[in-house]
Amino acid sequence: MKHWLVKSEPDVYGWLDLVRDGATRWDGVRNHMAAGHLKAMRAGDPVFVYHSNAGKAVVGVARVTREAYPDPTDATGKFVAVDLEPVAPLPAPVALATIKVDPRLAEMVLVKNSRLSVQPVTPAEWAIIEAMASG
DNA sequence: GCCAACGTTGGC
DNA sequence: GCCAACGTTGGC
Repeated sequence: MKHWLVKSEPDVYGWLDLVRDGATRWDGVRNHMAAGHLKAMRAGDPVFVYHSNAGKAVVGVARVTREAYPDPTDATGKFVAVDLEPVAPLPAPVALATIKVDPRLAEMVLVKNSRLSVQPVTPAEWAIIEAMASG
């Protein structure tokens, strides 16, 4: 089982929207590296939901419910989408600023390649962030 | 609002 | 196939 992180702008589609909807199609990804990560997702994989721009924090955990399939919003047929459902909000959001100052998280993709919208998260990184969220 | 980083596009 | 120009993302 692999761990992941997806980014979204809370003003556009945030954690609360996912909770309200109960499930969503994660589409619109138009970056090949990010698309590669979407294709590597397996049903049941846990996914951190990160709020970019307004927010800048990891706010919740979701789960992959449907593996990669052609993104209906992509006319070229090159890109894929997955389906996600919310699992639980983090007990407390973990801010990007908090992540950046922790030397154990210096290698996180979120820190090193902040523009990548779908990222792998190592088991160690996942555990550290969950611990931070629990205080 | 600015701008650095990055990916993509298009001329050659 | 290279690379300059451009657009977009996202932190600050």
